[in-house]
Amino acid sequence: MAQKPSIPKGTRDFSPVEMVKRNYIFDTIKKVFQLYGFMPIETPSMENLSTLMGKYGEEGDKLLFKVLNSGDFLSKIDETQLRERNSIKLTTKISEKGLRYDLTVPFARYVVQHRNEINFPFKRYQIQPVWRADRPQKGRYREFYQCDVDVIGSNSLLNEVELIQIVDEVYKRLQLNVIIKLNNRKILAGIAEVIGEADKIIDITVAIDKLDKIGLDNVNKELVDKGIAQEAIDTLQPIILLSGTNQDKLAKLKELLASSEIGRKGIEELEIVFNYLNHLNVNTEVELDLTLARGLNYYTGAIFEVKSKDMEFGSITGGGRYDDLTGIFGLKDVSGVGISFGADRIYDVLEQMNKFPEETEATTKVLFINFGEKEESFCLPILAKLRANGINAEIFPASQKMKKQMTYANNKNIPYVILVGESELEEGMLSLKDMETGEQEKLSPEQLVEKLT
RNA sequence: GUGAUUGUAGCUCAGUUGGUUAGAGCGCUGGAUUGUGGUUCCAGAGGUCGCCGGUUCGAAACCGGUCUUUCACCCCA
Repeated sequence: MAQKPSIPKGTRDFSPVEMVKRNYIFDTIKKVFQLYGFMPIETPSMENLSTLMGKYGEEGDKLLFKVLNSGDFLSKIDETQLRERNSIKLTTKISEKGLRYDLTVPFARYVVQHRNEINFPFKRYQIQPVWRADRPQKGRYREFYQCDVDVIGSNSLLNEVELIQIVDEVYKRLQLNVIIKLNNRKILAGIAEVIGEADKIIDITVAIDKLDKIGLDNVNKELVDKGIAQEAIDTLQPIILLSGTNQDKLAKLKELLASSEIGRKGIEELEIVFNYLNHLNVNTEVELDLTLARGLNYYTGAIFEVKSKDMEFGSITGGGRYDDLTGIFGLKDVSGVGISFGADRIYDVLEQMNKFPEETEATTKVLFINFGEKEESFCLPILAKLRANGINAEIFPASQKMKKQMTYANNKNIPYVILVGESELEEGMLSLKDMETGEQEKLSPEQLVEKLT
């Protein structure tokens, strides 16, 4: 007996209706990327675990899907290790490949491996699925697509600015209201330095990142739990509660972080970015948000996050600058900056906001009803002609009941059908039926092509 | 990884304190209508009640385990 078919937890099938919408997202994002001179690459679904491990923090390592080695891998393990039953230690012996967790680390690997062929600064985009062994929940899947754009091999802050322009343009085209949150890791480092807890920067940023979610009291509680000195927490308060315009915040930060060199550098970088933006026509609001931290610990400069203004949802786009990702793979002093559009979350937002365009160019425009062999051979050349003129057209593959064929057209939302039976065949004409109005007209093959083109 | 939650026809869901043959709507198939779909009417097909085990004379229902769904935490797109 056949088993009940199923797919792994957190994965999904995409049917034609969904794919048409997904492709709309991918296509508009891709077009904007190309507009700014980015070129596509792809990398394998699997990477060696050695390139993946340790790049996403401790948590990230746990969320990596690992692929079992081929062959009789257990026979090579010695008894004592097997008896230990330590999964983590055993993993390195029985698995050396893993599914990619994001597109940035594989990209860094790619850059190092292909450094001699690459024309720097390298602007690439990459749209591929990634996998995380997380528990699925709202807006969170185990397999999802990222749309990455990165510039690598350039320190210029103009790149940060271009990425903001790209975000602005993509969401303008998708007709979504978003806010871009901007921060800088150097400022966060400066803050940690100024309050005397430089080594606890990760704990501090992770905690203040939750400010708008759990509130100030809980953030402070978490800071205490992480072993941050009360004195340090006190000096932190005015900094995380900074408000006002971006200029106001920067001005105050300048005073507060005056003693920190790295902090001053971060402020300077942000100022340059904001200066550029003031001269450009960017409609999306860009807000300096000091509580924006982002978990990925390879970021060293700017950090971005984009949120929908219309609904409460996680971030739908995020990214930042990483000064030394390629260093781990042996290529020093190559800085990069990039962002990633979360296609699946964008889909969920568009769906809920009802912002998908009605018309799609993907569906069939006209269907030939199949009446039999004679009619078929009359229709086939005309069908070919329509296709040659760029009209999406198809013929029902068998002369089944008319009701069946009409229902097929109806369910597929095909706007026109063509009927050629005995009487049309005699006249050398075709009946074109408008499925919306039900109206029908007789046309010559030439008239038909002209009408539908 | 922690804590909840869900699973009955292709889909959305009913199903009483444990009691005979598990239902509805939509969809599907056929017919009313042999060259006209989307509306209407008539008829029909379709179920190991997620899976495994237990309690019971008897389980879709109760208990245990497991998988799956959804949600919160952690973390993140």
